[in-house]
Amino acid sequence: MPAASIRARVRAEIIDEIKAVARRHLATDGANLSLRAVARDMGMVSSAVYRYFPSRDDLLTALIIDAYNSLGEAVERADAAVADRSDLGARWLASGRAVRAWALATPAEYALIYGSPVPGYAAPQDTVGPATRTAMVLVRILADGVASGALPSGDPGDLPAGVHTDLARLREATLSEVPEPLLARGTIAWIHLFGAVSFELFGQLNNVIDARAEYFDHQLRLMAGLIGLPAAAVS
Amino acid sequence: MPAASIRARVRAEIIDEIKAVARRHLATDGANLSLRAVARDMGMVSSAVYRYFPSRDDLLTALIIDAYNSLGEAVERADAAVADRSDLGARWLASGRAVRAWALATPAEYALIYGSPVPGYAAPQDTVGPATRTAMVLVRILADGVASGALPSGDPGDLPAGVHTDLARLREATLSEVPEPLLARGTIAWIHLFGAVSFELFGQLNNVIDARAEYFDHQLRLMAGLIGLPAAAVS
DNA sequence: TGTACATCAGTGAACGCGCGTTCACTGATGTAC
DNA sequence: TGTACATCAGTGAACGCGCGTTCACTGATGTAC
Repeated sequence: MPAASIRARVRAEIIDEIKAVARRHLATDGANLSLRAVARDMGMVSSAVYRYFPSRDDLLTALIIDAYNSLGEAVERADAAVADRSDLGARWLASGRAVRAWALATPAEYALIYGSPVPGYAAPQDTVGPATRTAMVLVRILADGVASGALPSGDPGDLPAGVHTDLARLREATLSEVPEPLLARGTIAWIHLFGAVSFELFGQLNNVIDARAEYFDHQLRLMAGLIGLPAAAVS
Repeated sequence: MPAASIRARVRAEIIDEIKAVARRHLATDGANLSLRAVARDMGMVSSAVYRYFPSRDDLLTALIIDAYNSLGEAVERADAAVADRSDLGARWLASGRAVRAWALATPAEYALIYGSPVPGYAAPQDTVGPATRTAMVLVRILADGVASGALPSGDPGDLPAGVHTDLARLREATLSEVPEPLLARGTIAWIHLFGAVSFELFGQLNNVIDARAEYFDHQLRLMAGLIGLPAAAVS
């Protein structure tokens, strides 16, 4: 058993190393990741990589799943670090900032999961779970606000019928008690959050906005207002 | 003279055809556009393309400039089609819908200009002008609202100092009279607009929102409220 | 109007490089008795 | 504890393909006199 698990542990380490090297390549080559280049950097012959990943796309899939989990964990941690759980504004701000910080720290991985789709690559089903992890943080913030009565549900009359249906499905899928109008505002703030990060990361703010952190925080605060979150103490 | 311009006209037509073929390839290959594949589709030998574009990157640049202009023109046209120029909400709605319609019709070109940056490609200065064309439509909507007194300028105290500086520079660059707090709300609505389109186009709405047009319009209306635009008659 | 020359578009071969994936193989590590 | 066998990681060569770019060339089209 200990012998067997030594082999297994070495194997796991090498898998991790391959992924780490691949992540480095992602930064320069984008999603046209080259198996051969990764193998070269590892001091392996290219065919040896096939002992660990059956194909280039499987390696890419592993990186995508890791990226979703890494972002999800960072955001979960940021939310959890807010001591006063009832301060929903602070939790939203912390979560949003965590998304941006993660994206700035690992731009290639951000582009991999939130940028333009990789041509010829179709994400398999395994990526769906990790992908929702980050969004669940926001859903929990909203759900807590509903439970405590701090968040107004809003007027369902404002919602187009089709959107109402979609959000009802989303509410059930997340097993949450967040009413549709609030869920609508939440998802829209969510979209804005990623829109703002993408705009910055993909260069659309160049020559326009220099005070990026301030501008981003300002947007988070506006979105907090849109959701109906009580204003957070800015820090 | 007419003879000379025949040669020039043929040349211009072939340049157009090369770009058209390249655009088709963009749809399947993304930004790793292959000169040789384009040449093949044109029935040319690959070196012949060099009579028209000095390198692959120059072809890419031409496509990017065309894409910005194509989008800009579509949005300008949509805004101009609103008969009542004082109905700012309708103009915003029309412009926003035009962005989405253009993106859905030509997703590869949208990804080229608003997706993840192409690895190893740095956009030259020529792309800056066309890039601002679309945004100027929104600036004019805001400026018209300021001129007519329909748009509140907002409280400058809300704006972080650095953002205020950036937006003052933007105001001067656009030669407009839009005060910074309003410009802030406008740019943020702008970012949301593209964030919403990217989310939809890049697959982030899959399995969540099916009523895409309704959801998008709903967002545009929320953003109109954020800017302070009078509610548009929904059509 | 006709001729000599210059310009230009397109060819085809080549350079030097990259890629993903397969396959038969060697040699080390682990397992069962 | 020692031996026979099975599993596994990694090798090296090969297949068949792609790419951007250069270069000397042919032949057609345009220009100047």
